[in-house]
Amino acid sequence: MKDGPDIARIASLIGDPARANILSALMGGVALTAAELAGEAGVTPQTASSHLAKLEEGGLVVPRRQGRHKYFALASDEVAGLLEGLAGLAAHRGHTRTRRGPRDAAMRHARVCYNHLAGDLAVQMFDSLVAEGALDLDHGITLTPKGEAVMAGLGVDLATLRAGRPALVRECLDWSERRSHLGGSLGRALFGRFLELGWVRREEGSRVVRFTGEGLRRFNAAFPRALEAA
Amino acid sequence: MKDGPDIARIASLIGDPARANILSALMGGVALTAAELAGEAGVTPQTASSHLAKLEEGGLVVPRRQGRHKYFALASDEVAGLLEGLAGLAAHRGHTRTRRGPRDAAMRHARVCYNHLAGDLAVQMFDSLVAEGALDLDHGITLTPKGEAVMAGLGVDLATLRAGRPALVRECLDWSERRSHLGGSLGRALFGRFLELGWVRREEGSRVVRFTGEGLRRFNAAFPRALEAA
DNA sequence: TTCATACTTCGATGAAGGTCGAACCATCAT
DNA sequence: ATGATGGTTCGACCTTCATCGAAGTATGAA
Repeated sequence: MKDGPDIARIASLIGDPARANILSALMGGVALTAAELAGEAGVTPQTASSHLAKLEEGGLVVPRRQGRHKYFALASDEVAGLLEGLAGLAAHRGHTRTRRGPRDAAMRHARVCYNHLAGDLAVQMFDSLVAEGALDLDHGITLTPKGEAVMAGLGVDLATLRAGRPALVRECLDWSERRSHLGGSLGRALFGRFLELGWVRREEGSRVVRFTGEGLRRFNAAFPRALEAA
Repeated sequence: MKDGPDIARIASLIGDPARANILSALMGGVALTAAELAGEAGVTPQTASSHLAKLEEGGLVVPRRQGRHKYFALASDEVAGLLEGLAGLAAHRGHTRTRRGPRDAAMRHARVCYNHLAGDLAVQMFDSLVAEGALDLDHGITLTPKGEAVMAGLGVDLATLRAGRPALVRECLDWSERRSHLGGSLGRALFGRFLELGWVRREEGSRVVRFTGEGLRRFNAAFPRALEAA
């Protein structure tokens, strides 16, 4: 009865409300200090410290010391993807427990998934890249030469990206759209570029991403929404 | 701090060892009775009953009465996918906690993921279908006319499949290969066909799928392993 | 050094929940 | 009907673990 890997261990890690809040906060993509996370989770610093130690031990978050601060971030894209999946199931059979306010609609439209863009617009971008042949899905998922040109046009420096170890491109599943969007280091770089270009602004203390009017126009021009297959 | 859906709720459902064992057993794809699941989980029928009620309430499993028996199955492909994701993370940073025996190798090669084929060979099949144009990944994932011909050739009855509501094709992520393979009702139908054709046999009380010699030969002929992109 | 801040460790408290024995309901067989 | 089997409900026990107060360590500032 104890076949595969120990899924109960990590599931129980996420199963505590305080830890779930911590992880949700880290889904914002920015590294946060232990004290900040304590605030997010609504517990005292001692308790948060204990939780963070467990999350670290479990491989869900990674610490980074800086001076007398200790910053935490999600350990990997896979952790982020798993949390998205959980959110999807919870939302799906939510019994309308989570009343969907305006914040919720904004989240579905565009939000940050750990370090890249997610939501309706992210799916649009992914589909557009595939449709114009920038991404190749035949064996795994790879960036085509044409895709490299597209990225260069947007000002994404691929050379330094390739130096990093994490996979350049990776697909990530949306809980709202239930469709793939672009993750990996390329996804992160693109989102960073959107910020630099002023296309988007992050909403403080939330995962919501707001497009400026001009930014949305340029985004739609760069990644036109493809026609749905009949 | 309480933005999205309540992920802690379902995570804690999976977080209990007994419930995790139950869910793992159901990953085999066959519906099991409450008593059988109690055995799998290593608890008495009373406790299993309590656990199953919680899992049902949480939307992770669905019951089906038959006479005085009550059969349980996973609620959806998404639940199966989530469990696979958890297994992936647990295996990934397993600290070699799970010593990988011969059983493990077989699981990586071919296993059943709720109701369809997963593992190395499943990824091979998925890639092959994409490469020969049977599946189209441009907008979402769809079966092309060519793909319909392929399925007909294998003896899969698409007409009755389309009548059912669940999505015909769906991609599912492997924890061992970390690649997409074919899920959805088509994935289930294909796996059922493999059983009918005698290509594969299920190993009792486990998720392992064993190919017969002849079955593997035919499988490789039908879904040739594509050349990896350079 | 002396103080302040960020984080951790220790210990005690308390609540949540998994577990099983026993009794209770429902279905099928005889 | 009578019994047997599968499942559930109830109640009591008991382990587990989150939580916070208080004290301890480490880093930075003055």
